[in-house]
Amino acid sequence: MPELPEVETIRRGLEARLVGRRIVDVMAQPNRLRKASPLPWSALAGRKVVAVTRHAKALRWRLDDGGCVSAHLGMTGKFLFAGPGEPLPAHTHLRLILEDGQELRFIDPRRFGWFTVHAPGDEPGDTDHYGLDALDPAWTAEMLAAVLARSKAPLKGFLLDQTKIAGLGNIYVCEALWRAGLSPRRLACNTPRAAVAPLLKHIIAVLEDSLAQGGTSFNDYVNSIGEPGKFLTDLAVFQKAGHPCPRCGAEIRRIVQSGRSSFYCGGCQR
DNA sequence: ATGATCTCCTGAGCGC
DNA sequence: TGCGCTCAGGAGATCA
Repeated sequence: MPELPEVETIRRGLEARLVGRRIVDVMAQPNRLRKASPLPWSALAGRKVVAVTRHAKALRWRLDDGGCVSAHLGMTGKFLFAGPGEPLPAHTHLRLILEDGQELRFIDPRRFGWFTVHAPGDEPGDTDHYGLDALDPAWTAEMLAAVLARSKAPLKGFLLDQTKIAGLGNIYVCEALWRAGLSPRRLACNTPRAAVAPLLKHIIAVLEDSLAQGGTSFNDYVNSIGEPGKFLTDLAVFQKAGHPCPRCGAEIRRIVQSGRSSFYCGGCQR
């Protein structure tokens, strides 16, 4: 389940290995992903990717003709570089053949991801509703306090809401709330003002810690050259129900909030 | 307008 | 062994 650190790791891999190289051929299955692409994937043939940017969990490729690609990995999406003749994994939707015969594959078993190709001037609006990226240096405690004050949702749902703060998923929301000592059940508007700056600090720290280790590999996440992330051993509460809290020793609990698992310590998260 | 719930989809894990 | 059930979740649609 790629979240911000995993997507940023992939962005860096694409920046290093895709940018500046021409796509000479496109081999695609019929698009069975969630979104239709305005231009067919085959329109990428002959194009060169000149930059790869990220907003929250969404990637944007800039093309040499002024067009772009918008990509989201959903739950199980992967970009993987492969050499010529390497076996094709199941659920490979798209293969972009590069000038040297290497190829970049888009693989997504659950098909929650998207990959759309846009003509010059057709800017995708698919992330327009997102809030500021969680790692955007423009964030201040004052801004976060203001957004929190307007929401009656539990902190868990608030932090998962991409329109409020963009890029967090279930793992990092659980971990950031644990670090901040805040219960996922507390209402956003009831967050003590003095707790807001530490919360923001912990959100940024948990993302940067994970990023430094190449992300978290919980199920099947790997970066664009097939390596897993190493943050897993640093998780304090996520999927640790029944284990003792590393801070206070109380038992980690699992509850369900709006259909999603929340893991937290009932002892030290208030 | 806001928050909660449902839906999409497949693979993994489990019980019988 | 193998079937069928449940669960996981990002984000958009829909409901209250």
